Parts: sequence; C-alpha cells; structure tokens
Amino acid sequence: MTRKRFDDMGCSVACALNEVGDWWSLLVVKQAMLGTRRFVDFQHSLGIAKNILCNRLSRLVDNGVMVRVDVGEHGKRYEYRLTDKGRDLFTVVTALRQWSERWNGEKDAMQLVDGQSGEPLAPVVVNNRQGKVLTVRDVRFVDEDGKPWEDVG
Amino acid sequence: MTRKRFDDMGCSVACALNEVGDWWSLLVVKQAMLGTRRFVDFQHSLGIAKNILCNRLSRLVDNGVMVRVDVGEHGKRYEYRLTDKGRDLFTVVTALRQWSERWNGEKDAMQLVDGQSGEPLAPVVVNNRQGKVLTVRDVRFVDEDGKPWEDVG
DNA sequence: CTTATTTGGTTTCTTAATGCAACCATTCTG
DNA sequence: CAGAATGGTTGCATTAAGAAACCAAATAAG
Repeated sequence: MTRKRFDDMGCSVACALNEVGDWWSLLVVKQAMLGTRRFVDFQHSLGIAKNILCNRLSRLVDNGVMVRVDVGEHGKRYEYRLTDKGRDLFTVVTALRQWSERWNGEKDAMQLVDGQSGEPLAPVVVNNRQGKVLTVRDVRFVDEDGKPWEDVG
Repeated sequence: MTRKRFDDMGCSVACALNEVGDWWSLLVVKQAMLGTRRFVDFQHSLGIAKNILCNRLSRLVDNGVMVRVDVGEHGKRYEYRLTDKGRDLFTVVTALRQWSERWNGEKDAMQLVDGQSGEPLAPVVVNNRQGKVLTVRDVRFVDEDGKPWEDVG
C-alpha cells in the first residue's frame, strides 16, 4: 500500500512530479537558487524538520538535481549544490512564483530582477517556434504519429 | 502536529505550492488541460483513488483553480473545468513537462504541438524585458528597497 | 587538555496523508 | 422494475511528515 508511483504513467509531467512533486523538494531547490548550500541554512530558512530535510536532500541528490560536496577543509562540512539539471528548474520555479504573484497577490518580500538592469523579469510564457505566445487553447496534444490524442478516460 | 503551512512563509513559491504542491493536484490540472472534465474520467485516466480525487478537486475548486459546473440535463452530472487561474498554470505544467523530457528522456507518448502549425513548441525560458534569455545566474534577489536579499539562514 | 559548540545526521513517537475496498444515493438504461 | 453509471462517503491499513531527543565527529574556547 505504498504511495502511487508517477514515473511509469507514460507522462513526463507525472515523471517530473515523481522527483520534485512533494511539498518540500521545489522549496529546497528554490532556496538553493537563492544561494543556500548548507544543511543548517536550509533548515533554518525553510523551517523544515531535520529528518525531512535529510530525506529530501538525499532524494534530490539521488535524482541528480543536487550534489553533495565535501568541503573538506575542516572535517564534517558538506555543501549541497544544484546540478545543471537542478538549475534548469529555474523556469519552473519562476513560472510558479509569477503565477502565485499574479493570482494570490504580492505576498513575497523578495523580488526577482535582472542582474544587469535591476528591472523585473518578463512574464514566463509558452511560445511557438515563431515566438508567438500560446495558451492552452492554442495547442494540440498528439501521439507519436501526429494523430489527435485520445483521452482514454 | 499538523502539516506545515506554506502560505505564511512570505514566499510566493511556497504559497503556490500550498495550493498545487501535493503529489496529485498538478496532474489533475494537466489532465484538465487535456480536456478531461468528468469525475470518472479523471479517476480512470490518472488511476487515482476516488476519495483522494474528491479531496483534490474540492481543494482546487476552493482555491479557484477549477470550477464545478452542474451540467443539469439529466440529474447528477457535474463537470470540473479550469478557471482562468487554472489555465494560467499552463506555463508551469509545460515547463515541468519540458524539463522532464530534457533530463529524463522522452517517456511520454503524448506530444504537445502548436495547434496551427503542428510543430513542437519552443522551450519555455525566462526572459528579461528586452527578451534576453536569463539563467538563475543572471538574476538577483532583492527586497522591496532594491537591496540584495539576505539569506537569513 | 578539557569543555562547549557546531554540523549533519538518526531514532522515536505522534499525527496527517495516501491507497484500497466497500458502501450509498440518485439518475439513467433496458 | 432490475441493473448500471455517476459522484460521492466511510473504514481500515500503510506510508509520510513534524517535533523533539539523542549522537558522533570535528572545531573553537578557555
């Protein structure tokens, strides 16, 4: 009676959620994007229980989202850093942040700005190859052969 | 000893995850984007337990992501449809889908294409206002006054 | 050298979430 | 009327989450 697995549903979204779909994982990744690297810093900034943080970090490392680096200098010091795969979640985290700000109001004291200009970022959007913005109504879901996707109900 | 709440952490990402951050919610939203509207269709296509689906749909409705519509014709028939807020998650879901395909391989029989041209979509990216693509290394986190964000550890 | 203290955990216990199956009321279908 | 479909609810077993205590290694303080 274990938790449902999402990595064998033949859906890439489900597969992604299998790795970062729990309550904490994306927050750990977001915090890492803010520069946090040490166990205790994650713990304090997120207010997460130590055993849960331990479990989440292990899973993120197992899934290649983060790496555990022994910063050997004086013994038992580790850093948890994002991998390329982890940094690539920047789009997801930013889209989520913007969605929340758009619909739940500006509840975040922190702003995300362009490092060069200091200006706010552009909204994250879905584009076609010509750069036209697409909504969910402008796309089709097709199978390998290009046939319309059947909702198997 | 209730579950940690994420909506009072002063973080918009946390706030978003409070609404759609569990294992199932985003999958329900994704399925709705595929056109699924009926309770049983969600149940069968996702393989989710009925009580969990019931709970997730209620929560999505409570949070304004979906609406429950009584399609009155013949009695007890409802449809669950995305609201504008729900449809706006398209960016998040698409970014997540692309991330998974990029790093976990093409495990999805379903393709997402431009409805007009039938071509694959462009990768979802974060842009600054001039349209330049930004990575997490190209942005700064600042407070309301524009001062660098202090990681409060 | 001895005694904290920091770091990064593990263990234990309680509560919450998840999954499965059974049940139920209403409404169509035969 | 009998049976099936829809949209649930309830009960029970298992797993995950949260709080706090404990722990080992190394470092810093005195």
